[in-house]
Amino acid sequence: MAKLPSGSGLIFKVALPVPIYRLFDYLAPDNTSPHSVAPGMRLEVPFGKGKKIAFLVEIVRHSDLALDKLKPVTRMLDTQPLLSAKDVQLLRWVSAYYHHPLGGVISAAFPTALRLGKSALLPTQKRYALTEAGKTIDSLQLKRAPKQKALLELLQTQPPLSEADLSQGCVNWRSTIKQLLDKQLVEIIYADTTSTVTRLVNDDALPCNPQQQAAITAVNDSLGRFAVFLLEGVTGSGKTEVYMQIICSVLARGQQVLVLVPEITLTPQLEERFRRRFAVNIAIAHSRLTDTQRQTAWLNIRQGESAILLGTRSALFTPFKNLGLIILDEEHDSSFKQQEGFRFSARDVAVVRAKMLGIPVLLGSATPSLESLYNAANRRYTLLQLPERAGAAIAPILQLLDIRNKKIQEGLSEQLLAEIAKTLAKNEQVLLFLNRRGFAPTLICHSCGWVARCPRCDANLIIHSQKKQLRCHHCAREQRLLDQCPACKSNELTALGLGTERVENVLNTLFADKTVVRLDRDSTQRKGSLENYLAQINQGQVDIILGTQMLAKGHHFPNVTLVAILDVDSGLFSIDFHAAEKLAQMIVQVSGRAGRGEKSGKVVMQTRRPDHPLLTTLITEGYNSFAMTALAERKQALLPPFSYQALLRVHAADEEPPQLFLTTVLELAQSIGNHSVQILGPVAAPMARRAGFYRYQLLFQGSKRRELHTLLEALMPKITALKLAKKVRWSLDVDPVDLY
DNA sequence: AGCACGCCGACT
DNA sequence: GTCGGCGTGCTC
Repeated sequence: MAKLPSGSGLIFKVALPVPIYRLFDYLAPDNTSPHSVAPGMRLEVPFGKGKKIAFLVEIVRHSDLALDKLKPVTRMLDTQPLLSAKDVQLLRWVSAYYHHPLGGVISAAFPTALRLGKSALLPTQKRYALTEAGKTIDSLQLKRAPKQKALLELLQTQPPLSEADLSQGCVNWRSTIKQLLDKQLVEIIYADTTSTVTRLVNDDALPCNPQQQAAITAVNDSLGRFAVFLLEGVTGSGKTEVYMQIICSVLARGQQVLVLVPEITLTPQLEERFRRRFAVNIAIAHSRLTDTQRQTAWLNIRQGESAILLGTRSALFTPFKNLGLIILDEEHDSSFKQQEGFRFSARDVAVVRAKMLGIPVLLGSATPSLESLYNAANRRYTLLQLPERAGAAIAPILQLLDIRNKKIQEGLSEQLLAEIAKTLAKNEQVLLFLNRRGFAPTLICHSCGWVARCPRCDANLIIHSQKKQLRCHHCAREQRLLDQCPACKSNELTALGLGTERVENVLNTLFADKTVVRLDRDSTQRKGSLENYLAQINQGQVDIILGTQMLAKGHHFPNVTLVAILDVDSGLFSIDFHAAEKLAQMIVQVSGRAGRGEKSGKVVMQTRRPDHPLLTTLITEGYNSFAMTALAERKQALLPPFSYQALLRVHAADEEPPQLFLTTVLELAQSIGNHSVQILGPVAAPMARRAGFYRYQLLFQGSKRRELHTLLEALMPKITALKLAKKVRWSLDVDPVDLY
């Protein structure tokens, strides 16, 4: 008879950061009381050969495995759970919905150091305070030591300051404070986690128009219960002011706010406005911070030290002490969908999180996604509209420029050149948008027709003339620019098509006395260079701004009065059904850059399809009419949001295994048999070869979300068990936003 | 994901 | 005769 295991008799079900879809059972440490442990704690367990950091998910009394098969937990790492029960519930829901292993999902919620098992204590709250002598001394006694005098005066007007506070306000404060310490005018105090008293500064709240006020009231009235609001407001309609006044109400209730933005580059301007407005700690979370910075933000939010968390997609899972509102700005932006690994939608999960917590979510956009507009039409979301531009700003005029049979110089028609000249003559700025970087997208031999192709992708190499390179935009391929055709040895190689570099060159020639700035991934690679350019633009040192997609997002150029989209047609023809929506959003977003000040703006779109219904509807009737038309088309074709999709992608170095894998999966799915779910494929991915891999996909589509997920739930374990599954790289993308 | 076990080719 | 290739299977 085997000896009964000693200890508490409790079993821990834990999630491990491995790609395995199940939990593992361990024996709880001896003398574990059920009241001293809780899901959300980290612990160390023996796993295989080594040890791993695991996350406690469930505490139970029985295991399906024999007790002597279970290993004991090595040690507990936390005395308090780092995640609340609600957090764990959310992560479990996310794991099930996206069919991603729970350990991986939980890992994504933790900063690196905590994931690896480091201590979860904030660095000691060391603060500098005045001694009694320091409080009573006349600072003039230090007039021969001006730095000490200044610092002393600072402390006389402020509560005790932390090192972070001092670093913000002064340079080289360490030696100065040391002298004050020596004089016993200042002492160090170790404060407990002193919850900062929320001192709200709302004096500079801007006056609101009735629509803004209605939006603020609607959200304020629903604080403390679940509701989703879609705030639709064009650029300049004062969305941020609405956000800030609602945030103010949430803070006044003693609750925290999570603000998500799609891009890192959008955090500084919002952070700046928040800091000017709210005297609370604001935490920032995005991928360009150091691990330490991210961990500090994470812990500050968890402990309630910070009241606002401003971050990108990955900040969504941060545990809050008392979350009262989630704001997700630019909700239509596809960066809210993670595109690799754990493919979750921050927008959709934000709604689920809010529902679990019983709090409102505010989704904001000038160009809401079709899904959200559909939800608003269904009354699942409350639509709040801000139809006017706040203040004196005037909406721009949109205009199609038919360039069929027109003389074109490097992508610029004569009419457009005239518009540019006219605008520059008024000392106003011009913004040109071309969503293709590099010099030209094709290098072709005029003599024999040879085209420079990427050897590892189904794509052409792009000419980058400044670096004298040919580059593939889909893999890391880079080679020297050729001057002789490798096929026929002629010197007739020609650049075909248009990229930002090429347009920059022609602008520099045609407007030689003007300053042109090109903003694309290549010109802004150096850290801080984008900020530099933006500053130059806003100081009026730049006349013409030329750039790619990155111009469409958030940046304000008050003196720009002419915006031109050089090639709007390239977005009109795509196999992905999301393309029309994305193009319309892009057009409206780029338009939003024009005429923000008191000057009216003009948006010119060069097209060879001036009758295209997408363009005409958008221009004559506006984004919402376009959206209703597009939704009607989706309904007709039973595409999302009128159906639900999941895309199984697979790639491998050889061509056959992916096909064989998907054929097998198809058979498995058919054997499960659920006729309400259509399965389309297997088919080659739109770019069948990329970075040397052959790519194939299988699309699942169902009219009922529940049916689709029932099938996927049954299917996933069978896929995982396939031997073939280990020979290929595969992933499931639930609610895919791009089908590439 | 790691890591070991296991069964077939070129080396001291 | 052995070292080591990566296919296969397992981890509470």
